Amino acid sequence: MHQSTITDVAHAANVSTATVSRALSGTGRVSEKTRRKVLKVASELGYMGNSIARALRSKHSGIVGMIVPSISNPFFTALVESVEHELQLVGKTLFLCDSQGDVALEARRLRSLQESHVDGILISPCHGIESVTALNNIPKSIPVVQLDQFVVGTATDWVGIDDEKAMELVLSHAAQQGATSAVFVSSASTNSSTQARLAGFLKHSETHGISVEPDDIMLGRFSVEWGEKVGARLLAHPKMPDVIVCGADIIAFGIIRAFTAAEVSIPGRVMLTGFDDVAFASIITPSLTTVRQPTRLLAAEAVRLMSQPPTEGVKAHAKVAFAPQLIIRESTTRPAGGDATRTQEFTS
Amino acid sequence: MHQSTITDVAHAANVSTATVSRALSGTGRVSEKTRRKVLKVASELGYMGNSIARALRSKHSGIVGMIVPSISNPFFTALVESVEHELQLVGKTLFLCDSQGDVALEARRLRSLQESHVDGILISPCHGIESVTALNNIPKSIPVVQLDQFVVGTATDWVGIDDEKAMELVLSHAAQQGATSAVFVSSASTNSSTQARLAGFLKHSETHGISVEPDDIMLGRFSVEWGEKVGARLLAHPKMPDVIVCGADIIAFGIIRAFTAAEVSIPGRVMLTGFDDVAFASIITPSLTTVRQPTRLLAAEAVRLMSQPPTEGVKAHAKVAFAPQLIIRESTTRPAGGDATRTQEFTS
DNA sequence: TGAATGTGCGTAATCGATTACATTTTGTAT
DNA sequence: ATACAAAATGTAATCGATTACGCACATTCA
Repeated sequence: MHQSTITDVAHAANVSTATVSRALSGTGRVSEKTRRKVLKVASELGYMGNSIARALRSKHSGIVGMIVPSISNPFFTALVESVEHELQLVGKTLFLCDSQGDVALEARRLRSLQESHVDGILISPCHGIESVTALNNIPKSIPVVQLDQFVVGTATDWVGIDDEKAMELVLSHAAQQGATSAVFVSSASTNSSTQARLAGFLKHSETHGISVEPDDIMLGRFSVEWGEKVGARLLAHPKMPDVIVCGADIIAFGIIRAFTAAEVSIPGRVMLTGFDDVAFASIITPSLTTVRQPTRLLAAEAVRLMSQPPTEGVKAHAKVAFAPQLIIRESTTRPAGGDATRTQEFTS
Repeated sequence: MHQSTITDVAHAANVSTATVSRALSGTGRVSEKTRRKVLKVASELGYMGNSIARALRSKHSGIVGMIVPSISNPFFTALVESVEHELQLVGKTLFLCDSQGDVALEARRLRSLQESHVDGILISPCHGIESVTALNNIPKSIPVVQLDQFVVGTATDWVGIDDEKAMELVLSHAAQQGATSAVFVSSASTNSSTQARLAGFLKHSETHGISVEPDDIMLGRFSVEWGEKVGARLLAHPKMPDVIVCGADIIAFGIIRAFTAAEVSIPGRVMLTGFDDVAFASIITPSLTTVRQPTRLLAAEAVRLMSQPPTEGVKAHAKVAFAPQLIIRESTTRPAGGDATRTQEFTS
């Protein structure tokens, strides 16, 4: 009682396998009568294609691989959902891989995607430098788009946001709220997002006359735990900055947790900003001022780039940066009384 | 400059493809000398297997499909991570699918997994009743394990937690904290988890002398939005219960958001409990008393069951329920002064 | 020395589809 | 009715691996 194959259908319908294939896939010429017969027989036999065999012969699997550093970071979850939605529109399937922020695992995932002959790869590389080897090992025959993160020294398309502009929005808002000193908390600077955001932070804090000490750049990991650790460190420190600028919402969550436990008020004692605008940013107390990434747009563009026919010879690789959006919430606004959930939005 | 195949390697090494296959896979007999030569040539050519061809011939892909209702529900994200970890230990790869809580999409995913000839399927069915057809359509040749959710009328293994016991823990704790009235908020009762939790809620609220009105069962969806809606409804209601028992943390988050906006104190005015113990439950203010699901254990057991050799003939299907654990936090404990982050744990 | 046993390796079938090419059937124009 | 084009279908090669089978050769033991 095995799964029936195209041969079984061909026998039962008294035609050749070629005709069955044509009838089922809609390619090639088949008479209406035969088509109906084949369809009927196929459904009677409960025929269900074998995508492995199809992929082997036809050279494309209809599957797109996506590698992200951490599926439990809600920013990536949202990105994945957007990508999945876009892929559905073009009839492709998503194969999601978590590299757990580990370059070696990332390389293994990449290799396995190549062995699976996926039709394309979307990747948020986990390391701005060490990921370069794995990325450059991918044959040019398979389209690759880097998403969010970017690795220098690679020749692929990239889609992300304008991190410097984002920091300009954050710091100009902070300055407006009266900040004159700031600290920056993010992942290790081996991460391209952190690099760009840090550069923007330094540039625009200067522009707005906000002081930053060398010790005020605290780089660790994109995790709640790192935020909590930094929070504890800041609490132990004699002088508190006016604003804590984070490279990711989940880091800011850790800081909120530490400060709430110590009953230090945000934004009363210090203002706080995040990055990504994940769902919880609006739920947490205080609700978090943050930079929203347009995941829908990022995903749509990445899928579009990936679906483009590979150009011959040398290719100019697209670098598409979308405009970020500042979402102002409680963590940077003194409670002026009234509705605590009101949100102002500000587009660059 | 195409990817080199096993034939290329065979030519270059002056042996047959059979020998190359044996040398690379380590199966069959090959002399040490030949093996070394093949390995050398293969690496020189940058040979990289074709898992599609391998899967077609050998009948197993090394891939396990997993279908969850929503990848953005952090409970499922955690479950997925645990499963991925377990699969890695047995050398299998995870193919993750999101059914978006949609039975039709779930059925499509299931079908596509079958066409891909995955080695096994792990599924949290999105609908306690309507998912039955899709599940029963899976040929018995492919091992299926239901995780967390369960569909009546299906013949597969199941791994989850003891929901009734969980509700006993919640209500006994609530009673201890002085609750005499309660409401229950969860997804539609077409969901098996909700059904079991509701049954446990009704049974144990009675046991502990906690009153429940018919209107006090509020079933909608597993989402923050639903929680927020219920929160608004409760706020508009004349009389507030002593405790709000939620079937999922994310619902409780919505309620917290609504109550925080209205400046109604939790647990001052009303106590609140969640379910799942997602990461954010300990970060939110007030931190959330909830039931922890042992995702590691669930995942390990599910993978174990799925890897078992299919038994001949009629099979007794395993139903494994793990013990839940009550995590007591601020949302059910009056601030007795002192450390707000202290967490008591209580195992059944 | 000859039989028995084991090792190393090659030949070719096979998995289930797609598809180039050949062949038959049908339709149309003369 | 004949010829020729177009449409429908069949034959068989093919994708890239795995693997059953068999042959040649080496080793061992009586």
